[in-house]
Amino acid sequence: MDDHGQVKGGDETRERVLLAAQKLFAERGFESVSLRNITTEALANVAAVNYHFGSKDGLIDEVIGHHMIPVMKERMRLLDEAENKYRIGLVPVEVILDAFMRPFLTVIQDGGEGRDLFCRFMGRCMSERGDRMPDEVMRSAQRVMKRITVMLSDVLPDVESEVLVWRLHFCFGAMAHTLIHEAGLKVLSKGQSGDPDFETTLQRMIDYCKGGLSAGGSVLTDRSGGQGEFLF
Amino acid sequence: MDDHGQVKGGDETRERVLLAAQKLFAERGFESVSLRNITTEALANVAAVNYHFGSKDGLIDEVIGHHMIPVMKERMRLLDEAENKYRIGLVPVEVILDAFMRPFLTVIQDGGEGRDLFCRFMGRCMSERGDRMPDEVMRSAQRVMKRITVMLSDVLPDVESEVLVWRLHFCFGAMAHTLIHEAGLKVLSKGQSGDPDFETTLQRMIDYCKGGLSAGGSVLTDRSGGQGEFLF
DNA sequence: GGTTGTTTGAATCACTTGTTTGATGCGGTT
DNA sequence: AACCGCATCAAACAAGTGATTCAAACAACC
Repeated sequence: MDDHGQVKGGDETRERVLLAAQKLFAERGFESVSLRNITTEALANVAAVNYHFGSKDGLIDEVIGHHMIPVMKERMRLLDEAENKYRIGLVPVEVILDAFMRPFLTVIQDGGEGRDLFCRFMGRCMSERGDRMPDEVMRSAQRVMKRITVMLSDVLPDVESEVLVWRLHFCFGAMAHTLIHEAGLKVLSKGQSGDPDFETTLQRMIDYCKGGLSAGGSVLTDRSGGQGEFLF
Repeated sequence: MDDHGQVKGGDETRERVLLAAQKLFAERGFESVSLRNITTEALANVAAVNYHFGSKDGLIDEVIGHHMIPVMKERMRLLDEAENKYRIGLVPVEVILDAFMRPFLTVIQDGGEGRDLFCRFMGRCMSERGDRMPDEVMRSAQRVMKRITVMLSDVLPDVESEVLVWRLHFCFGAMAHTLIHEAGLKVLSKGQSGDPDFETTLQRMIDYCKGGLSAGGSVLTDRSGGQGEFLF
């Protein structure tokens, strides 16, 4: 599963286009990147996109699925791991959040720039493509979210379920925004000794989201269901 | 100030274009809306945009400034009010957050759909135009952010300053994401008795952000300055 | 009246968008 | 050899992009 050593020599072009698309989408968003931008970056012909992916939307779906599905699987795996470890009691909030966010760092094996682009791409997916994702991604995202919502409402019984859904939504916003603009932020908060690395940022985000999720809020309006229905 | 009864009869077109642009930008983002989309919606000619605003970017700047500057002023006013009220002690976190977020609801006098669009537009500004805003907006935003950062670090002395900057950034993300997708969210969390109104959502966001800002985090790496340098 | 400066409108500019075409080269099979 | 399926390419497609032109309409002033 290492993406080299094709059988029929041919479609390495496909991979180059996929990679270039991911990079440009991450940097400038889905709408702002043209097929010519992509194929130029990939040293390929414009027609290659429509040949391999049918359309620009087909390409977008492919790129999203290619990166999103492993993330969802890894989330599920980490949630399994957590529930195994804490079989006796409840899984702590920070562990659930970690299972949700860490895959951004671990699914991509490349460190440095590759991971940077990957994170920004994930942020773009969440904020620009939260709806209209490919079906398979939609389904697995649905499963993950349902599970996380249940686990969270177990450890946070004092938080009303509708409030919890909103707070989870706030977490998404914080995440998406950070993933997209982290590179820019790191430049701004230039400590002399070094920028915070991914692990530090992840930890800060988990701390923040944990605090927000379990805040001693007071707003109780009407109660209703609706858990695990939004996905990104 | 009611948008009718112009002096020189002429530039009501300008206002119509401005309004249509705001609406479409709010709904679909800055990049995805063309001048023709706007002028069609505004029942105006394409040339009107370049005549009144010089270019598409000029129009975008105008729309942003037109809505953003009053928000900044109102934020400043509310911060003044808060510092007057709490002259003896420190201004509580939730009051600072309220001063930051409430202008989204109060600056626009129209309730209902107008406010809805206004909020989404603000979200777009934060997430798609955080950089490259018009100069005047940039400056007043800088002042607001510097002030809020100082006030927050006063009430939250236990939170290291660099951590605080990151947490404030997380708050922005949560806000921006919510402003853009609130309409969609309200549909999802459909309680039988009624959707949460703006005031409820605002309160939930403040609760969440307060919890996140004042979380008992533990990550302390290197310390450095950099407060009040990012703006949206 | 005539002249001014401002605002509209249809037409057009050069350019980019996503998509399609038809020709070309290639390796593998019969 | 001829044939096939597949991948690539330059070229063109129609539609849409932001921007510009120039004539007409307009109000206001001398």
